[in-house]
Amino acid sequence: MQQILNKTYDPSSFETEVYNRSEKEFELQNSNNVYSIMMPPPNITGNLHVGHALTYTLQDILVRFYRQSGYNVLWQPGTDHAGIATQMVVERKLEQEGQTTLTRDEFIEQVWKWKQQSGDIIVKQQRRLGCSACWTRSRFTMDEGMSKAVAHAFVQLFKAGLIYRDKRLVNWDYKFKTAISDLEIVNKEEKGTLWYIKYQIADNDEYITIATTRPETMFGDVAIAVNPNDDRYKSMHGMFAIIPFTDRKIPIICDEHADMGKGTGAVKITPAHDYNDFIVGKRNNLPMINIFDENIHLLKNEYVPEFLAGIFAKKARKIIVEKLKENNLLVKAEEIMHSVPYGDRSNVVIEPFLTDQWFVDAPQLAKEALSAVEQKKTCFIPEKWVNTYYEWMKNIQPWCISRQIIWGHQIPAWFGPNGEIIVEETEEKAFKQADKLGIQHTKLIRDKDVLDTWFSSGLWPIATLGWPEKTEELEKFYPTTVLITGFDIIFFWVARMMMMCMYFTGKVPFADVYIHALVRDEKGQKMSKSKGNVLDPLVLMDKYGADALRFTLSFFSVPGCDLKICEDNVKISRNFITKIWNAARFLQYNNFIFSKNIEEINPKSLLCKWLLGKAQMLQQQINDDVKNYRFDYIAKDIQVFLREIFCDFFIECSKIADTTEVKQIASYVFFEFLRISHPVIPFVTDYLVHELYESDTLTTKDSHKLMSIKINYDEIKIVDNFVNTVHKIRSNDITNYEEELKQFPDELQALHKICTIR
RNA sequence: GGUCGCGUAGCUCAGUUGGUAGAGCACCGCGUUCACAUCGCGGUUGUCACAGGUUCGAGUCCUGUCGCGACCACCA
Repeated sequence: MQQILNKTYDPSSFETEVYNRSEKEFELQNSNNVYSIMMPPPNITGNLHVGHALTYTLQDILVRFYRQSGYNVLWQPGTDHAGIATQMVVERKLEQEGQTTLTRDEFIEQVWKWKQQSGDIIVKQQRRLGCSACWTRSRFTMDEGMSKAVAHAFVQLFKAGLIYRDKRLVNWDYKFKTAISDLEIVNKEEKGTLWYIKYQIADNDEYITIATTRPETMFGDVAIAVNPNDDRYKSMHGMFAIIPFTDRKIPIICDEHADMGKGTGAVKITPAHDYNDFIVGKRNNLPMINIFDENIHLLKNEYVPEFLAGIFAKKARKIIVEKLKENNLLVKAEEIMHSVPYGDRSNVVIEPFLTDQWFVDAPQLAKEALSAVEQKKTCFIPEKWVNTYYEWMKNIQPWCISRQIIWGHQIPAWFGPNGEIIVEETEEKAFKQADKLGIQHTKLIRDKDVLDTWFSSGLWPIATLGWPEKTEELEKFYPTTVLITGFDIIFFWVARMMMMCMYFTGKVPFADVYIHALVRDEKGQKMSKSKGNVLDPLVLMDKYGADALRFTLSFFSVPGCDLKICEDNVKISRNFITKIWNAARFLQYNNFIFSKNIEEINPKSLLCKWLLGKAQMLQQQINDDVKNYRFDYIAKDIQVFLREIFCDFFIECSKIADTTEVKQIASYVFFEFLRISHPVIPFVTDYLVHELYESDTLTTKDSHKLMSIKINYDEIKIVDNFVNTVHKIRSNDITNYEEELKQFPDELQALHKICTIR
């Protein structure tokens, strides 16, 4: 027996129950039509923020739609170990507990322990949002399978010469004492000082003045460069200058790098501490002199004056400037605005630092990844993002993948006593290889470094399907149908997946890449804790229901535009869902016959034919919207149908034309409406269907008849005209409206009261 | 410096081969005889940034200008 629905729509009273009831339906189905999405694995340190809510909602809409349409849907969930981010969190926690002297292995054990305790918080939050992923297949980027895949990939790339070890300048994060990639840097525009410093010319009383923002690097100088066409310095070519506070002489050389318009036109060359100087140094066969240690303290060596040895660079700068002033070597100090690189996690200034690191030959791997997009094997939606992708891929630099941290995939490389490098998937294989090469394997030392988090993320689409084994799943679900993600990780993740997956499989990892925008506040500002404009999806769901949040995010997902959302928007969506709720209550109160299966759908009345026709058109629209990734239209079409067609017109008419046919068709169409809306608002639709139609869930395939009903569009048009006329009569306050209605068939004329309903 | 995007009602934005300017919110008026005040009915609101051009016709296509934003690079 049906329960009468509560007077008010209260999502918190049923959302959990609905989710639990349908969860078993999220697993793989038997069907030859395959649809697959790799869920971007959130960091285990994460909490669901509104950006997550957006990306998961859009993905869930797609997978629910295709699951309903009978596809075998794989939505692959999982979590990311998030190297530095996680290590930071755990370090802080251990520090608070006073545990600071752990060994490497003990620390790793602590991270795993922490992961077990708090790593699935975000997964619970994903469920709260209604994510219908294949949870039983959930993976972690450090689980056994992923670790094997990562080691395998590393070894393969190494053997192909696409991973190599090199001494290069890298971005050095002195807080974490690790190299980081170019992408992990954020540049901040800041006030700075450009110091003009005099270097004395050797064997001469003259001086040459250079300008620098980083005087503390001067002890690593190996030359001063001037432009060959610069008349000011022609007389100095081939002479030597002396670095202040030292007696080291450096040559004055000619190089195009020196820009006559900048500074004094003479520039100090410090190859070990500046990217441009590194290139100039190589070009001119200059030595590289490192003067920093890993903490960016000045080294104690023959290059650094004794009074600065062991001092932190930033502090050394002040001392040097003072000392220059005292010695009358500072010509001037100019205030300038310049951008300074910071570590995105550590928030400390990043220094170019000369170290041995592992690199991926990204320029080589990028070739295939680039041409695949050019050939439209992978399409970006909106299309404008292909330019961003091209731009980056064409200018891609070697990717530094080694990190001097603890938490991550340890690099499968072993060093021999004489600098030999052995790269194998396991220690066992490495030892065997050592024996073969005549190296005493007991003397092998494994590289302590771990891989950049994104190295494993880049393998996510294939590794989760069992690669490097040739599994059935890989055959079936790869390449995946679409990747949904934000533009902020096109480079971090999308590009890396393209490169690595294509290299290992020869196939693109996804046919489409849908790029959504950022969620901002109603003024278009980025949400941040300090501004206090952060929307917490968990709070919103508690207040208005998960459906309301999902509907809002879908509604505002205009392609290529940022979403400007405030709490009121969610409230408005909740109000719309209330409208659905109340429509259901109306049907209930008026003893409508709840059946989703009508034996024969062949109504006689224009009104019913019209409603069926409109429902069919809704289905068609939604099909198109989903195909075109127009999530905004999906929400709008659902809203317009329910409000304007079903409630405002049809239900109002049904109060006048209260026939059995009307009741049958109304309840049938309402069911179809719930089915069609389900991907966006799964909770309320499942609940209503369960309560009213005694059907468990809308999650799985439903062989609906809607699209096979024959519709006479001339008849639809007649009723459309009638609807328009009614609106006209209402707004113009026409009293003798019967005259206006005479053009319509008797059935519609009989509904004349609709013109005066207020 | 390079790339891309945006400027339409007070606000947030739709406007898909060029053909009479739309929605929601806000605002104003009316309405609580039972689906719905978490609401209904109705109304007001625009030199479509500016200037040219193509066209019978431009919010839509082209060129330029101004304003805003994002990303990348450089940063002696």
